[in-house]
Order: sequence, then C-alpha cells, then structure tokens
Amino acid sequence: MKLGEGVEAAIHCAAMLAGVDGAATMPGAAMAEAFGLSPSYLLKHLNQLAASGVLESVPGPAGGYRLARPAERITLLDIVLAVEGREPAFRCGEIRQRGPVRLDASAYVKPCGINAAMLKAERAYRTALAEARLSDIVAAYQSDADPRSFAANCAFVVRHQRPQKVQPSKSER
Amino acid sequence: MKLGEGVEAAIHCAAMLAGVDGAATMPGAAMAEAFGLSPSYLLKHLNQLAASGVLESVPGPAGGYRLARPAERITLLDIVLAVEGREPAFRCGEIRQRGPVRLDASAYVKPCGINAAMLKAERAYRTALAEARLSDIVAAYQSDADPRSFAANCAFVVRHQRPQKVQPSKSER
DNA sequence: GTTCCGCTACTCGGATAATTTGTGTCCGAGTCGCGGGGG
DNA sequence: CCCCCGCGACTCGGACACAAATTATCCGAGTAGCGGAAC
Repeated sequence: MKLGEGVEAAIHCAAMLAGVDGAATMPGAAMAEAFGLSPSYLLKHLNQLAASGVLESVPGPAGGYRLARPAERITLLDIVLAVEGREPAFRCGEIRQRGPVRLDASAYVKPCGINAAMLKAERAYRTALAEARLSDIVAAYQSDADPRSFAANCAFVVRHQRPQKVQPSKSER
Repeated sequence: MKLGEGVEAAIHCAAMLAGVDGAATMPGAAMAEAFGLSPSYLLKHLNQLAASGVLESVPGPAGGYRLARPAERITLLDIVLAVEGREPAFRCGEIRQRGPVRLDASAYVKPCGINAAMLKAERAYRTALAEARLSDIVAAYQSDADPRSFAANCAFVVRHQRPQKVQPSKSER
C-alpha cells in the first residue's frame, strides 16, 4: 500500500505540460530541472505516460513531451494507472483453496468474498481519482496558490517550451 | 500501488478466527497449514495484527491467537492498516519547491493541490474499507459460498482451536 | 492417596538471510537545425 | 543570391547497475500441561 515516488513527479509534469500552448513541446530535462530530479529517471516515467497514451513524445532537437489530449480529458487515474500499472493493488491468490483439504473445484465457483470487498474499495479509490481532471488541478492551482509561485511556473514554461514549426493537422493524428 | 501478499493471508486468518468460540485460541501454525503458507512468515503478519490491537496472542502450549474484540467491531481497514502501515500511500515530497527557483517560504503556505486530490481519493478508499466489517465478510461467506467449503472450514476450526482453561474476566483485560 | 516439584513440549517473538520490486544511471538510435559549398 | 548537402547537437528510447522493501527462515524466551517422586 505504497505508491511509487514517480507518481508525484508524473502528475506535476502533466500539470506543467498543461500550460504549454497547442502543439509546442517541453523537454524532459527541463522538467527534471524544475523539480530537482534525475533527468534520466524522469524520462522513464514520462515514457510510461507516453506508452499509455497520456502524453505524446516528439524526438529531435526541438522535441519533447506534450499532452496527447486536452487537459479536460485527462484524469489523475490515467496518470496513476500509467505509472503504477493497470492491475489492481489487491491480488487474490486464492489461498482459500491452497490448504491440505482439497475440495472439488465445483466448491469454488463463487468468487472470493474478500476479494470482492477489496476490489470494491479499490473501485471507490479509482472513481475518486477519475473524477479529478487535470484541468481542475491546474485551475485550483491558479486560484488557490500564491501568485508568485504561479507566475514563476508560467515563466518557466514559457522559457523552456519549444514551438513546433510544422503542425500536422490534429484531426489526422 | 501494490498491496503486500500478506494482506490476503491476514484477512483470511481474521475471518477464520471469527469462527472460534469466546476465549478459545488458534495456533498460527494451524492457520498456516490451512492456507498452505510458511508458518514462520505468517506469524510475522499475525504479530503485526496483535501489535495493532486487532488480535490477542496467548503464549504457551495451549496458546495461539484470538480476536481482540467482536467481529462486528473489526473492519477491513483495521487489518489493512495493521499490515501495510498507517501512513498514506501517496506521500507529497513537496517537489514543487525543490527546483532551482528558490521562492520565499511564504509562497508555499497553501497545501499542494495534487496532494489534496490524492489524499481525498485515498480517504474514499479507506472509507469503503472501513464500511466492510469482518462480520459482514463472514456472513457473506456463510450465505454465498458453497456449503461444503463452509463446513470444511468450520470443521477445521473446531479441530484446531484450543479452549482456555482459565478465563480471566473479559472486562478486566 | 494426595501434593509438590521438575521436565518436556508447544507456543509466540524478534533477529537474521534471500529474492523481488523500485530507484537511479548509462549509452545508443533517430531527427531537426545550422553552416558550408555549389549552382 | 538561392538551393542542396553534410555535419553537429539535442532529443527520446531501451538496456544496464544499485538500493530498498518485501518475502521467507531460523533460533531463542516463555509458559501450560504432564509425569514422577516425596509425604
């Protein structure tokens, strides 16, 4: 019951990427510098996000990362699942039928009630995460946080984002 | 985002202990045998449950484990927290203020919005777990599962439980 | 026959290794931008 | 002066070590029950 440290970095990076304009990209090294993390390691997590379709990666000197879809359609659940894996946290090993008393297989057709209860709780967790859109996070940050912090972050984004010269039509991708 | 394997064993053991009568106890070795687990390792988790006040342990030849309070007052959350630890799964490392731009500390008085969202989701998770009482699990098992499985489990409990000769008054403990 | 004592066996409890997962780092493939040369 | 080509540098991507946590195991402390001896 412990989330990896990379989840926090991934969410912060996604929130920062929500501030770049249109098709512009931001290098992973810049975000690593912004949060004081190892660039090589952050790439690993950003890569996971790209593999899950949350981010898009552009190679080359003007390359970097960008959101694959509008921030309104990205939830915290997407990010957490991309980094931590899609499988449920609780895995039922069916230890109830591992004992020395080997009952017939027909006695275990019903699913394990413990597994059902744990999965139900996890479903509540994921639902709460799915209700938190990335745009909400950014909006709350903009309204609640200190104006200096927000301005500094915006300046950092403007300073490091790389506009894309060629813009392939978005609907074609 | 992955729960330890011992959580499943702990819940199954607690459900089994719910079937023992009154002050009687059940050795950890018997439960390990029932689920095909390492006795020495299961003891570790049962010990964690005892340290958290979910179980009581009795040493000696007629010793073993027993529920510390009625099954109606034990929730899955108690068990999960005892085994996995009480700290939240998501730990905010405050990486937002780790970058090279050192703003004044007064700019970070407001809590991190990302942390708040993650903690809110985890609160939903724990609430769902807290609503699942151990007695509910047992009742669902008794009514839904195959009668043969339930009978086998009851027989196992009766076979391995060790009644306590001397019964210290419950209110005194 | 009854009582006391010592012993054995069984229990939990904590300290100690092995393995898997997560963390951190490194080097290679690919691609765009820039500079030089030619037309 | 304009266009084409080659080079360099910067990016992501995957393969490779290191550390920590989880998993698994062993041995020791403690206690109830039982058998034997003394009274």
